Amino acid sequence: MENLEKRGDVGLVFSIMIGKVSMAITRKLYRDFKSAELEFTPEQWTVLYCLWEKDGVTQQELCNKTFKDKPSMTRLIDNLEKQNYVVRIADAADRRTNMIHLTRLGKDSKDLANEVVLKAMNEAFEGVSEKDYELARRVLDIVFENLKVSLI
Amino acid sequence: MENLEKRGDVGLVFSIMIGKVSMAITRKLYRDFKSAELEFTPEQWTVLYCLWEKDGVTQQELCNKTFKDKPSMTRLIDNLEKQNYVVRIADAADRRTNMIHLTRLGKDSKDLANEVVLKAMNEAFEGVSEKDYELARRVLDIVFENLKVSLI
DNA sequence: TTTGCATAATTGTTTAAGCAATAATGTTAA
DNA sequence: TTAACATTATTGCTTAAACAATTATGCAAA
Repeated sequence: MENLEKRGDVGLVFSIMIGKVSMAITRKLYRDFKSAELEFTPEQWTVLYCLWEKDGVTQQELCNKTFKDKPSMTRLIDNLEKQNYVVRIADAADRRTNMIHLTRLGKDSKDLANEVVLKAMNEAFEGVSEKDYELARRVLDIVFENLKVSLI
Repeated sequence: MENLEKRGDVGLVFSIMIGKVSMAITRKLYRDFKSAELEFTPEQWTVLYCLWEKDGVTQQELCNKTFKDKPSMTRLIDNLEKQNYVVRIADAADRRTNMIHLTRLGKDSKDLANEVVLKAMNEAFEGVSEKDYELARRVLDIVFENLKVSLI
């Protein structure tokens, strides 16, 4: 993107837009989870989503996958534990680490959550062609790669 | 986007990605403002950005433009006022409303802020063609339009 | 005019993110 | 072995968003 200057504040608008889109998706998911009587937030869902792929991991591993920092993860897991979706199990081998495990409730919520999110995404991308969808994804991938260093 | 189901959890990944990209941009701007000795956050900047276009507006008008709710705006303006970028001036005609005005400092920060944001956007979109950039924008526009109702 | 409804802004409470600092444990090299 | 450093997780503090409830003011219809 060599000539961004020429287009003046288009970039500004774009950055606002990404924030707005992200906010709108989060808010929709928040409400849709609630409607479906899933008692977790979209942020907590990103953690559960990782655990559904691979259960019994350290908090650090969840940080790496979700790009959240350690204090954020501590508090997300505090809440997920309070609401009985996960448990912290102290690791015998390395006593600094907790292994995070899904509870029965955590495991059983997977299918309904996927259903809710897929439905939400269908609504969000209504009117977007498959081709455009993939291209937008690739653009965001590049942007994230460019900015990833800022997250460390 | 008719056949999202067929692609399984691609939609999930996309929604996570938008959140990550948005977070990364916010964090980069946060740091870049700090480096440039601009004492406001990216969220506060979105408010200033509106005021640089049109000064002396109600909080409600700023809410509409930024898609933030009233309590959020109240607190953003609390902080902007503390840091001397804006002032609330009671409206004589309608005593329910405050007119928000830029201070000297608020006005003088515009050029530097624009410079910082443009530079950040250039770095973010490094390697993205103009065509792809525009298309990604359009896709996010559609998504936002689809979800806008959720914000009300 | 007064009653009822609408609008602008605020405050309280919860969840969440970022950064800084700390505690506890593990690892490595003198 | 011990001293220095690294890693895992936690707590404290600030900014921010969402939602609910409240206050103050304006407006419109009986």
